[in-house]
Amino acid sequence: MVSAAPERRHELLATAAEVFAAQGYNATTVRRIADAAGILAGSLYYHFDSKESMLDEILTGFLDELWGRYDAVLAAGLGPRETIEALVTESFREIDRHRAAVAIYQKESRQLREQPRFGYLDDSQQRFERAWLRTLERGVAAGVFRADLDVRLTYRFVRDTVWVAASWYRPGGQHSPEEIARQYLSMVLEGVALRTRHERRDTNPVTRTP
Amino acid sequence: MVSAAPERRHELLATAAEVFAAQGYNATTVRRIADAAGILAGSLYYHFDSKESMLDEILTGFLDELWGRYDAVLAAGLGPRETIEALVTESFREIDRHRAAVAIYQKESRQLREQPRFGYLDDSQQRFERAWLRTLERGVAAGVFRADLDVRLTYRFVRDTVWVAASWYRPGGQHSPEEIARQYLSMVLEGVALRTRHERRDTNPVTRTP
DNA sequence: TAACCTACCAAACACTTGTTAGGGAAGGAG
DNA sequence: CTCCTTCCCTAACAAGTGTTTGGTAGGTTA
Repeated sequence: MVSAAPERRHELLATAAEVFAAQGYNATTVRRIADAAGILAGSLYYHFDSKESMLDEILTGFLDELWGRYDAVLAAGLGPRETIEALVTESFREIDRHRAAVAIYQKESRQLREQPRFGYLDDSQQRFERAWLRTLERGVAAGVFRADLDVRLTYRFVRDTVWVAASWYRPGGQHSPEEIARQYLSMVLEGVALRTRHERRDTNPVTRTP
Repeated sequence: MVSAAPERRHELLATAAEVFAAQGYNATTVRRIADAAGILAGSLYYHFDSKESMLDEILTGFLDELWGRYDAVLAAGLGPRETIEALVTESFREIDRHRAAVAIYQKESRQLREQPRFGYLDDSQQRFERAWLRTLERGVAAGVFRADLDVRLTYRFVRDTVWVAASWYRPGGQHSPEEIARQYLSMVLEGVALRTRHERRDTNPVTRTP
């Protein structure tokens, strides 16, 4: 294993992520990854010291980038509705960029979480939950979101609707990430039922808690 | 392997489903299943002829029951909105009853679909998609659902939001399946954004295509 | 030229995997 | 009692698993 020459590492990680996402982590053999990369299984161990560390590197790379964008949104001081819109849009952009990593995270994180090595998945999920819950509660208090819904249920609802998209989304499809985000947000916020009369909606909260 | 005495089979399938759901199918060893059942690995092969056939039986059992309920709903001649509501409610009831099987289906069906043995997963998914798409289009034509949304995107949206609930739902929690279905439907249909003024909504479509 | 580094191969290692074969204990049926 | 069925155990098998070790072709540096 070597630390320099990060380009080849990156290539191999990309193909590994692709195979992991398609077959599942446990069902993927290192020989299968090596095949996809055009080398032999043992050669992978020149670059990485275990199959698990490949997975680790894929997930941390994804989460680091995601949190970079999330933190920027959360620090921007937007209103609740705008924060949700920005978070969802960033999420779909992340699915567009790191589809394989997102699919792996979606599929394996629940089991990996129990291993100490992947404890950061738990931390990330809790930060994630706090950020969303706080935003939703802020929106309820400001009168932007409905108060008659279980906030935690709403959180899971919004979170899941966003991330499961990684299971069917294919980059280069007919809809851009931004367009998908727009339609998803429209469904989540306004609902799929038709309004009897089109209604004005102000983006500024009616009341504001300081 | 024996065909009679279906009670023990059923017990073993239930524990197998639980382990499959928790660890993933490929990551689950037959020894792990046997441990959970309190017997040894080889003894499982008195009841079943392979690990794969256990999975098969779990999934077909789940799908058969699900389609029994779905067909009843689809044959009831309900309006589009009521059909969606009934389908979603039945889905959450199914998650309540067969949580493990649903979780397995959710996690493994995409990979299993490619094997000929599990081709029925494809058929089921296509029936599923047709039923939902038809109902949504019927609703759009009747003026019950919004016409400005991509119907296929809406379908995936509704489908995913329902079934991913299997990944966090635990029977005996504080919300009943019906209550979760009610809140989910409220979010999907009306949206999480607050209406500026509460609006009357008639359950009967404004216009009706015969 | 000589020494060195990078990226790989070839071959094996210890271990786990799903599965099978043969046997045996318990209990009901005749 | 004997026979038979049910349900499980013991012990092993072959194939596949992640990983290691030693070697080597080709380029770069001195």
